[in-house]
Amino acid sequence: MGSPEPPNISTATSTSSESSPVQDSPLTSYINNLSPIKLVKGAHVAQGFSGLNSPPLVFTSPRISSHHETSFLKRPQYPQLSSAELSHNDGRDKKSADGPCESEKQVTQSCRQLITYAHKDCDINKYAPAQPCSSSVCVTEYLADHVAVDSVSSGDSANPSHKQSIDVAESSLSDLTDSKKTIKFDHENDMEKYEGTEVEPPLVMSEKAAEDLQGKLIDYVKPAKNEEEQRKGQQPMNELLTMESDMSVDHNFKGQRCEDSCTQASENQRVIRRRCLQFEEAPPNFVGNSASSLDITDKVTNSRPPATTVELEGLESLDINAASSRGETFTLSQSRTILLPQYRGNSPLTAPKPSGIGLHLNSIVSAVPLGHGAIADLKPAERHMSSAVISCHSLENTRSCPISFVAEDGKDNSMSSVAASSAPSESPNSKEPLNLLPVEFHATPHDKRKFYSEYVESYEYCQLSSKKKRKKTSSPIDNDGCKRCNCKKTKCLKLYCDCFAAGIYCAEPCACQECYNRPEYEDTVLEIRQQIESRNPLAFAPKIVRPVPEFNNREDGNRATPSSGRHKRGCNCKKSMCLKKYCECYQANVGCSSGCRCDGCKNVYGRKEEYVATEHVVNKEMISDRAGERRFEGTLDERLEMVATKKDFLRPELYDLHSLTPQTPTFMCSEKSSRTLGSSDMLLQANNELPNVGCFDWQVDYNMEMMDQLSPSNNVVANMCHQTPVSDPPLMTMSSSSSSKTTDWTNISQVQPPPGTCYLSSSGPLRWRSSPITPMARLDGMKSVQGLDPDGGLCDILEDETPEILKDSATPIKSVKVSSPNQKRVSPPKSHLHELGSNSSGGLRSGRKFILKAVPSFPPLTPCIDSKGGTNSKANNIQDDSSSK
DNA sequence: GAGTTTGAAACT
DNA sequence: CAGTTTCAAACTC
Repeated sequence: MGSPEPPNISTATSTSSESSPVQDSPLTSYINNLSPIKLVKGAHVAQGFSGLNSPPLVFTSPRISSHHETSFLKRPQYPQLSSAELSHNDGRDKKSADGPCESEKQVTQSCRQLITYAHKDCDINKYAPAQPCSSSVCVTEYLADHVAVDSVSSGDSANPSHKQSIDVAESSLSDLTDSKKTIKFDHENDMEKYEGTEVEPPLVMSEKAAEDLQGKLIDYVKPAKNEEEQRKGQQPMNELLTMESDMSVDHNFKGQRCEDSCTQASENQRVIRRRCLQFEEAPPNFVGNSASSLDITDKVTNSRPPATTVELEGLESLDINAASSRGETFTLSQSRTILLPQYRGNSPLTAPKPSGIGLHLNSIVSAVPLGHGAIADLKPAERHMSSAVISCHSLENTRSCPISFVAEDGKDNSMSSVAASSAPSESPNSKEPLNLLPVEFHATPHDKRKFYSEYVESYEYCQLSSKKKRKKTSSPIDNDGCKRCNCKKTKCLKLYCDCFAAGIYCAEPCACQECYNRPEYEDTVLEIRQQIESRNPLAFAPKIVRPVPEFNNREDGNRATPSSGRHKRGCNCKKSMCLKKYCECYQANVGCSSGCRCDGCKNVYGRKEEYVATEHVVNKEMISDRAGERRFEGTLDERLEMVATKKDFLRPELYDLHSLTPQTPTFMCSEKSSRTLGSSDMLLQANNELPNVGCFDWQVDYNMEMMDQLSPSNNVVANMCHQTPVSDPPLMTMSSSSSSKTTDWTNISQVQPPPGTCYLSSSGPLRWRSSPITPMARLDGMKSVQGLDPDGGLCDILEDETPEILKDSATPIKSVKVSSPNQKRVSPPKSHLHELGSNSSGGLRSGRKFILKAVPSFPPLTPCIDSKGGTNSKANNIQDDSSSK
């Protein structure tokens, strides 16, 4: 392996040059430059994220190739933001770091002032190209922005700037002149000064916004405010400067003064980009508006996730800006659902959910729960920490984390509330914790390295002064929850490396040797990553579909819910009996599934046999019924009650969740007890089907996200679903205990969001790939069709998906089908059937009726499947392997 | 801390 | 696709 790497490295360098061109390309420069302006506002909001951004994420994993393009777009932005954040972080955390940063900031600020004022007098033309944006659209945006600014403050301004950047790329100079005029008019009232220059208006806006923001921010966090202000000055200025430089416009004014800042800015951008490796390569092309918009979104999300949510909306729709007030909640929801996917780069369009980090988290995630205890256990503040860590280190990509932060930073608690349960409390805390988090350090140091190698290094390594110390501390998992690697031969460029596999850069804690998994070698990392992905598209996908480690940890530390999570590919343990961390399933706190090839599985979280059996049982339940219900009823009832209490939770979602969750047993139990069964049955069926398929995993993730978005309650529901490990006696005990712990669960559920989101994000690539169609969408459609019953929604969902799959898979297993058409695909059932026979007593009965209904009306769904990737669990596994090979 | 065991990843 | 080798983590002493 080593041999390839060096070449890779060389290639990487070459690639870096290539990538750099992309970055450097006028378009990119424009975009970058433009975005910054808007960022100014965003910066305010975003501060909280600095931590998030800071993480050295390399490649989030936008797994799917299709997304790459989007990812590219995103990247550039992201880097910018990150850079800004970095500067912030540095400034905060360490004065030493501040030295450089502050100097930059000061320079940038001075430059900005120069720009604002000097430009007026001097060359408007300069900016014309630079802020070309000034297309009519831009003007409108500005107007909207002003309004928004007035009402909302900073956030709005940022948006406009983004658009401007975009517009700039697109718009021609001629347009600029016109736009300038229009802009002038808009801003004349306040901006008469700046009339001459296009640039000025935005700058002014930023300033105003900054002021407004400051006023608001003061309420929130003074320090943050300061940082934001600095950012504003820096980023915008930097960008502008870079713009100018690129444009070869008059540097004279700023030039000398700003040159440094400019260079730094460009460097910062690069640095940020590196972080963004996640998304793989920088997008070669930014041509399209959409692309630009995406970029903007990415930038927003990435750099300043917090505020950005609002801004992001704005990006998507100008109107949003005007509606700034509305926003937070709304924005949050959207930002999550929409933005995340986008910036992930997987597929801005397709995947409702980003793949991202979560996937990579696999190792990390798993590690976290075990080592640190489940995130769920953590309290809100802690959650932040954990989530932040995750996000920072590996998951930055994942929107979830950023989102929460956004809420915090953002503006208001409302955001937090909206975002995730975790978010709310976090907002204030998030920043601090983040700073504390080593993760941040990792990220920042990396980024800065290039620019401030000295500073950065000292900074990074200072914290981590002794990599080895941390390295091998007790566990590879850092305090952060991030996993550390100790690679010696692979240079951290193979999947052997947990960091690399997780899509993150190695950090100080890592004890790796000759590590190339660092921002400096971003290109190399990307190349290798691509190579690996070319072999196995899912190589960086989360191994565990749905990480429920939290639950596990929570309860007994032992198994909590085998069903909740599943290892995508399954383990192959021969000697460890899946009772040691050698087993990836066990390590991830998930039970073994039919996909596992383990011998003598005794996985505490769920035995493969049990899993299979449960599947069969579910099927049988559908057919027969009874036994199991009573057992579960108690717990289920309680759970149901809990759910009921949280009516916020949408049933369709629940259903989705159920359907999604591979762990049918849990569903069955809960659902049976509570309600009718139809829906439950439907779900059960879906579940049954799912287990085999890798697809279900995605669905689960998706559901998780849905849950998170919707409300904590959702999480609870999901948890409930996941919790029950039906088959295993211990599981049963778990369930019972869990029922008593309903509150705990709720807490857990709340906690989960962050991690869950991460997961989701991580899984995203897969998800969207297999099933861009989110159950939700389906549900929606179904609902509309069927009507009220969530169950019906489920059925619909099933139908939608299943038709093809069901047909395919279903046919073989008709016998089973009766109970659940879905099973079609599951080969495992065969063996299960036997087991089921024995276990059948436990089978859930309710399912049957519903099933019948569902079945007739609807063809069996194939869980996941969406089309391609989803197909079957087997398919997934095979695909991974085959594809890899 | 060194050495062994283990299973995934990579290779053939 | 199966078998082998390589690798790093997990584990033991």
